[in-house]
Amino acid sequence: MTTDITLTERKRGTRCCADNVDTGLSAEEAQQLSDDLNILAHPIRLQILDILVRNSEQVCVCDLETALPVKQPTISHHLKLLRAAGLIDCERRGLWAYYFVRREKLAQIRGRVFGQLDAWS
Amino acid sequence: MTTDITLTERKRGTRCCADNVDTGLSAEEAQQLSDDLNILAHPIRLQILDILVRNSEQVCVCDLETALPVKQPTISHHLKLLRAAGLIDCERRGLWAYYFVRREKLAQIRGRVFGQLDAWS
DNA sequence: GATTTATATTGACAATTTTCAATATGTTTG
DNA sequence: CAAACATATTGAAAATTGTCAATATAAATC
Repeated sequence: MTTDITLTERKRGTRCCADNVDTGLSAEEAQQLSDDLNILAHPIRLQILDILVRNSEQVCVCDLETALPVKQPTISHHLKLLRAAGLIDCERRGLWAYYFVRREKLAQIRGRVFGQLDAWS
Repeated sequence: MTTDITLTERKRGTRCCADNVDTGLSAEEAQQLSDDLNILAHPIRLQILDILVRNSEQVCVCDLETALPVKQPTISHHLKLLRAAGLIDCERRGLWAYYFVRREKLAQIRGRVFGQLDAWS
């Protein structure tokens, strides 16, 4: 004879399987990863990074202004965010500011992002 | 004798090296990648995905409610965003809604993110 | 030193995102 | 069918983000 199986397979009002859930990612890890993803998660910032990677040491703000569909203060703004995140830095030469990617920082972020996405595969 | 090199190495007022910049990532590609990153770029959504991956087919909303530091409507909201992005789906069993990750979609996003980050390495 | 130029900053506004109380919906049980 | 319950939706408020005109700053040239 068969055991009686209810449709729901679960008692009501029991807060379900509380403490039964396997939680791996801590709030701190989630925050760190979210920060990593957020600094990348904007089309203009992605294009800036891409241009910098492809033109090492040779890119000034007015080059970006030519290549991107936003005004100069907006570019400056995103450059500032990327710089605050440690992803890029710049060197002033004369009137111009030449920006470049800090590859070790990019690699670090890449490592954390890959680490999580790989763990999920 | 040496050629006269100015400090700036660049003519003023020429819009610098316009059209001289190697741009690889199109606006559309940047937007797509930005969407991919954005759906992941929130600590609660990352924790939800992590819990779902670790507890396939077994996670209902009240489990998430127990595991996460936000209220039920907030969880429902993030679940809706993840679902709209195609990253998760759910099945109703009785009173409960059991959520699960759509692995092929996660793999697709992972592929695009890895593709770009690898291209930059 | 006055002018021109490249970039940064400020300040304002608009858009988007995040959160949650309140409430609605739909299901199960008594 | 009424009560209890899990989840979804709505609507409002707060916080954050993105954009740009205007302006400031600093360097180079005349």
